[in-house]
Amino acid sequence: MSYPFETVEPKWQRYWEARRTFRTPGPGDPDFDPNKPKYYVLDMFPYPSGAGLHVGHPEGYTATDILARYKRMRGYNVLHPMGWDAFGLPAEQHALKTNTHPRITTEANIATFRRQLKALGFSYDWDREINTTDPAYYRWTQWIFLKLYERGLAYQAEVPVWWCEALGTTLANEEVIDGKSEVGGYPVERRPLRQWMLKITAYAERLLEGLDELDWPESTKEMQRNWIGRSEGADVLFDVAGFPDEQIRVFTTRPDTLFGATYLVLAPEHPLVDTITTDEHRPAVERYRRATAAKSDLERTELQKEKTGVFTGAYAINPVNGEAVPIWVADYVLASYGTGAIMAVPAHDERDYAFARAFNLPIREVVSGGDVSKEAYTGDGILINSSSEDREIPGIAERGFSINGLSVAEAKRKVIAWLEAHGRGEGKVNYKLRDWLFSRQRYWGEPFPIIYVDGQPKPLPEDVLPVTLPDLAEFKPSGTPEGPLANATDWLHTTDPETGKPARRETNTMPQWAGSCWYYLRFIDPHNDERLVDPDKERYWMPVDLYIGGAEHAVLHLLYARFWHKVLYDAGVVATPEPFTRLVHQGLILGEMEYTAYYDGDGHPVSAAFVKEGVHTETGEPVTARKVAEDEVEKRGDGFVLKSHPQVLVDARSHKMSKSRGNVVNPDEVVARYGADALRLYEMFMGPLEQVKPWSMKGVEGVSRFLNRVWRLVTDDTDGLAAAVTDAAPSKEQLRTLHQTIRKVTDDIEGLRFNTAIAAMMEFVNAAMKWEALPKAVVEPFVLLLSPFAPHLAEELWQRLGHAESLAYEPWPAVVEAYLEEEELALAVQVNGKLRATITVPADADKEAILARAKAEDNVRRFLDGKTLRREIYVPGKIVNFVVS
RNA sequence: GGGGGGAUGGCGGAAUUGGUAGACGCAGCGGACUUAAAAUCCGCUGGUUCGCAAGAACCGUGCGGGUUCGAGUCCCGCUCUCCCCA
Repeated sequence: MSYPFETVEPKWQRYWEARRTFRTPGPGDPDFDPNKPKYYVLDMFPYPSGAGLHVGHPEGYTATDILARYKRMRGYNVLHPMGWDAFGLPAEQHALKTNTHPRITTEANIATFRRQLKALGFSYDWDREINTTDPAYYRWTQWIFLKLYERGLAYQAEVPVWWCEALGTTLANEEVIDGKSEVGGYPVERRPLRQWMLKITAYAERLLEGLDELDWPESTKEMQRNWIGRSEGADVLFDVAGFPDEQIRVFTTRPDTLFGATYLVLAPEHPLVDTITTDEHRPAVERYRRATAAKSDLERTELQKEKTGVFTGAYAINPVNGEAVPIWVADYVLASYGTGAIMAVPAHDERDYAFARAFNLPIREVVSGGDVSKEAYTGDGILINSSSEDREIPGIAERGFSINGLSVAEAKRKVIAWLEAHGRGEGKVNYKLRDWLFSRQRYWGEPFPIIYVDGQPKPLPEDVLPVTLPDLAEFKPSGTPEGPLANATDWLHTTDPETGKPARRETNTMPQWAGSCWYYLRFIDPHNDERLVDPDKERYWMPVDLYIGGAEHAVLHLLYARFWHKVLYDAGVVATPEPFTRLVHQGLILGEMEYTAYYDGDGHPVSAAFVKEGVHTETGEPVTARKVAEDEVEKRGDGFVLKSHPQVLVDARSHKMSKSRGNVVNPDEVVARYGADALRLYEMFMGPLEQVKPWSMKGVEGVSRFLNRVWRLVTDDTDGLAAAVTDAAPSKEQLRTLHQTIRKVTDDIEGLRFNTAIAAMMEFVNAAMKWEALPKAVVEPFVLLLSPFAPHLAEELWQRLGHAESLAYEPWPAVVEAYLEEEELALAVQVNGKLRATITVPADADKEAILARAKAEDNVRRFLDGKTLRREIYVPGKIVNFVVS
């Protein structure tokens, strides 16, 4: 008889729900116990897509659920909530196609997700469920925006967006593919639009420093550091020949190379371009600027192999030597980075070098050590060709200066000092991090708490929040760069609550990231309509002790959330400077392993070694891929080959799950076939939590067999217990096995090594199956160990073992060291580091006895006889090694 | 190009500080039960060689070196691969 999950699992889900087993009292609740330690374990809440839950979701969710259940049993107050990040583009795109209100789509999707999550038996406190699209929630998102605005951290700027004339709407980056709209393939262009920006750059330094204390994956911290992109250098001011009122400010990380600057480059959007371009060059510059407008930043900088640019006809004056250098316009310089202008030092910068070569501009070596006739030299060295001490620099200094002979670091310091002394620049720290573009021309997002009175933006007072979304009859674009909210005439035109003047509402909405920036705070106090979060509750529960979610959020979500948290910290709303103490990313789950063979046009098999991107690497002919069954291939050397054509390699790998590939595993089907406990257990048994790993339905069967064995171990065919389960006293061996398991499972849960914890429980069951009697004193602790992993099965067994209450708050089994002691010890015996025998000795045997026993072993003596014994090594409890010659 | 992972049987993986490589599971093979199948239970299962057998030897953690009594683990140099950034 096997574990009847189809009746047991719903039974316990109903039980937990009816008894509110996982309701978590907090400060202020009558049944709250402030003497218990707290543990806040958080999942990245999902976007409820129409596709329903993916097997990737329960991976992290099971891990956190195991921790939550374990910590409860260890006597912690555990906060373990779930909610919905429900604003976003897909629901709006669906609305455009079907004219269904996004709220309806969203509610239906949430209902599916909630049903699916509940069917997996997660111990969430569902009383704390939140939804970012609920006005009672986004009221506080708007409130935080007002705090940002008050603190000067929200401002408006002209920023280019993708505008599609044919669709009459702006598009998000992901809606633009190869310079065309994803929908319809219409042309798009970059067009400046007035938008809200958040000044995250003001927090760049603190966001960088804060990383050091966090228990996060080093790779994620490094990504955030790179994203912030701190660089030290200098701002340098160049005069423009013939324009005494104009100066060009450039940022450089290499002020030491200033004498090697042979031209300047302005971004095409730079405001000075119009002013300084000569009439002769104006038509070419205008043409160039129009061409640039169609390109994304990525195309301008990364994808572009050929450097492009045009000369303006104007010259700048290098402040350190008075030289006139030509000013060019080129799109490899971005208006948004630094000052939108650079000094080009082709001898010591790769991109400048490529540009100078393409346009035949001079290359002047100023740092020795490389060969600048071949390539740019970016390494350290001694400064050369860098002196103006023999002459006057008109308008700047009577005498120039020299940095010849200095190292790069010394030269940097001296140049910065000179620039500062002569008012031509200063040392500066620059960040790659840009301010956060915080508005979208969309309907399904948080409205801004902003109105325009006499054309000027004005924040609404807190007491009129939330500004709710109007109901629209249809979700068509407005036909202008404004979003669909511009169509909601009744909503759009309002009055200023302070002055009674007519006002117009902001038609932008906030981006999807907004709601997820602070949701972990709302879980602490989800129904508070006076405050975002009660300070006592916040101080008790924060920070989040463990946060598990995908690595795809390593930068944006986690950086934005940290930014808001620091702002709220400064505003006195929260008491901790960082929100997430410990962060773990679950690894991607790939589809089942697939074998793919390739065939040419004539149907002959082609070895995978000759196939790249669907094309034969030698003939250039396209090949067709065909899936082959596992029994048609075999391992040969490093790869797999077709059994029928052993010289033909096939691709053997798992692919990311995708609809188009048809390898998506639906958790509902797994639950229907094997039960929720089996799904949970399998997802944890696959391998280390953080690792990428392929799905295997056979593996699910394996863990399901294990659960069935546990079931048969404890129960009989009726609704009672197996005959072997008794009240008898356990044997020494049984206690040792149990306590070894307790120790292993406890340590492994603490270290998030769920795969090896499960292996240990499997070993326990393998041993227990052989025992004639199974004392309750042994089986009950085991059921408790299993309960965080397979809670439904464990609750059912616990009940059958005679307990009236849920095991959710039973104390976690404790290891008794005395039970772990072995009477005998197995030792490996090596001769010259090679294993020759294993011996069994009494646990209390001394070194001499052990060495004598080891030498007595036949197979050891064979290797010692006739040799000189040089050394005897004994590592207690582990190994004996005789070194002979 | 830069940064960060990773590479262990047919497959997923284990080996917590340098100490018996391959735990646990899958797949495979053999057996028991069964009219039969499924389920279940028992046994074997890295490779090669020797041996009737018990057993033994050699090789083996991507490749090449090194340190050490002893290296999957530490050091140096490579190859391949995944992720992120550019």
